[in-house]
Order: sequence, then structure tokens, then C-alpha cells
Amino acid sequence: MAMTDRIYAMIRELIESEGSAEIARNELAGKLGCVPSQINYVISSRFTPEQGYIVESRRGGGGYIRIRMVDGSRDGYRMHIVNSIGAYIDMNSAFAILRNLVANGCLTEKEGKLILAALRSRSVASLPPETAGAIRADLLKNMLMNI
Amino acid sequence: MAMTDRIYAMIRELIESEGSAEIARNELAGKLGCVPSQINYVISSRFTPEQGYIVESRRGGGGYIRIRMVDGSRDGYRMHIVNSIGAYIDMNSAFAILRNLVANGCLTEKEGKLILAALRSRSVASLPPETAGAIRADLLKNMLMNI
DNA sequence: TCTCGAAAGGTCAAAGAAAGTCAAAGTCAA
DNA sequence: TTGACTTTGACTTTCTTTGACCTTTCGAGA
Repeated sequence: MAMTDRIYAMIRELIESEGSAEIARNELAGKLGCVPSQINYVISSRFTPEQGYIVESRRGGGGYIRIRMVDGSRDGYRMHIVNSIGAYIDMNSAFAILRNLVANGCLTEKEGKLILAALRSRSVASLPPETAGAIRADLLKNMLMNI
Repeated sequence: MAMTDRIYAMIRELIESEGSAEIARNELAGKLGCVPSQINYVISSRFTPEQGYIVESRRGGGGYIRIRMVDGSRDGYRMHIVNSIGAYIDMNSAFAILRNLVANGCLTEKEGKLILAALRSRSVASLPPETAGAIRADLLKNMLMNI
């Protein structure tokens, strides 16, 4: 079993027993016998928002990394939608998705408007189309994931 | 838990139970077992006006530090905040603003999380810092105005 | 009243403690 | 042999802790 898998297993176990994993990076690295930055590698490859995780951290004395799972069980449909969004998305598709989620009761009207306001921002629209599309897709996924 | 967090918790507790915290710096430092200036560090990093606090103090015999929370009045306050956001904003400030708006009841927790999710998106964070800051500021303003 | 000294609090910069980033090098299966 | 995934480690950034020195207030005497 690769180190990577052991780190993953360790964190998963914490999440399962504790609801979330709060680790001290250096300490965990020491315990598992790997270099600290490998913890970051595992987090950024396996605990991404796309996979339903939220990661928070703080540096300095008493620093930590906290990993939680968003409560996806209640809203499987929304997850499904999120997974169907590709790397880019245009305004029309985004609008359709949001309207659909609101119609299905997965989002309140207010939440829909809030998300739309972000996607429509001039600062995003004024970027090169490809960048804008990528940012839109990412924003949409992140917001739907974190609600 | 870092000393910093204990100091913060102590002061927050006072504010919550008393409405405001009035402390004697040296005394508190002694009680918590830290150096007095660390109290100042906590105040200047976590009880800033940006985060909705007002701090007053007096030196000399019988000196004190008093910390209160301002309570903005809903919509007007939200707009005031929107107007105070410049062309650029970093994550920490944005986070502080949101936390404050939520604490004041100007935003629900869910709305706060939604906005935060957008600002935190990897696609934004990975842009050149200046561009990211500008986009963040724009997103934040748009969302707060459209809610 | 004026002056002085003790009692607070304020500032700042250096040192310390974590976490983050990135790119080079290694591994392994298709 | 190539491409995706791992492992490492040097370097960066952020946050915390500490301590030396500064400024403001207050009250006691002269």
C-alpha cells in the first residue's frame, strides 16, 4: 500500500469516527513517516470540493488542517448536478441549471439569485471567454457544493 | 489550542455574557499565563473594526481595555459594507466581512457559506493575486447587492 | 499648583512554529 | 517508452510568541 493510501485511510477514518478530521500536518507526517508536504498532496488529490470535502487550515503556532465532508446525503440530486458540470460552462447553461435546481426545491429562490449574481459579475464576464467559462464552472460547483 | 485562541475565547465569552468585555491587560495576561502584549496581538488581529468591534482603552493606574461589538442595522449596514469594499479584497478581509454580516443577522449562515464558497474557489485563488483580489471584490459586491 | 514616580497600556521587531508551493526525481503499469 | 501518479525537499508565507522599550495617567508630596 502506497504511503498516499495510508494517509488517505487515516484521514478517512478520522472523518468517519469524528465527523471531521483535524490534524496537525507535521505531527501526522511524523506519525506516518512521510514528508509533511505529502499530506498536502493527498489532500489536494483526494479531498477536493468535487469529491465533497471542505478543507480549512491555519499556519503558525497551533496550526492545523481541518477536513470535513459536506453533508451530501440529503441532497444527492444536487451532487449529481455538480458532477455533471464540466470544466467550462456558459451563462445560459448555468442559468438553466439554477432554474432547475430552484424548481426542484434544491435551492431557495434567494440562493439561486445569489449564485446568479456571482456568475454574472462583470469581472468574470470581462475575462477571456475560456477563462470566464472555467471560472463560472468552478464557482458554480463550489457554491452548490458548499451550500 | 494556541494561546491566541484561548485569549480570543475568553474575550468573546465576556462579550457574550456581559455585552462587552472590560479587561485589565496585565491581570488577564497573568491569569492566562501569557505575556501582556499578546493580548494586544489578539485584539489587533481578531477584534478589529473591520470585524465589527470597537476597542477603547486607558493607561495608567486603573487602566483598562474595553471591547464592544457594533451592531449594524441590517440593510443599511450591509450597503455600507458593500460601499466600503474597494477594488480589491483579500480572503481574510472578505471572510471577516462575511462573518460579521452573519453575526449581525444581515446574512443567514447559509448565505454566508454560499458566498464564501464562491470567493474561495480554486479558479479564483489560482489567478494572479491582483486579478484574484479584483474578482473577489467584484463577486462579493455583486452578491451582497443582489441578495 | 507642580513635579515626579509608579502603574498601566502601546509598539515594534526578532525569533519560532506551522502550513503551503513547486518542481525535480522516482515508480509503475499499459 | 510514455504518462500518470508518488515521493522528496528546498524555499515561501502566514500566524504566534516574546521581550525590550515607549507613552499616558494618576496620585502623592513639595
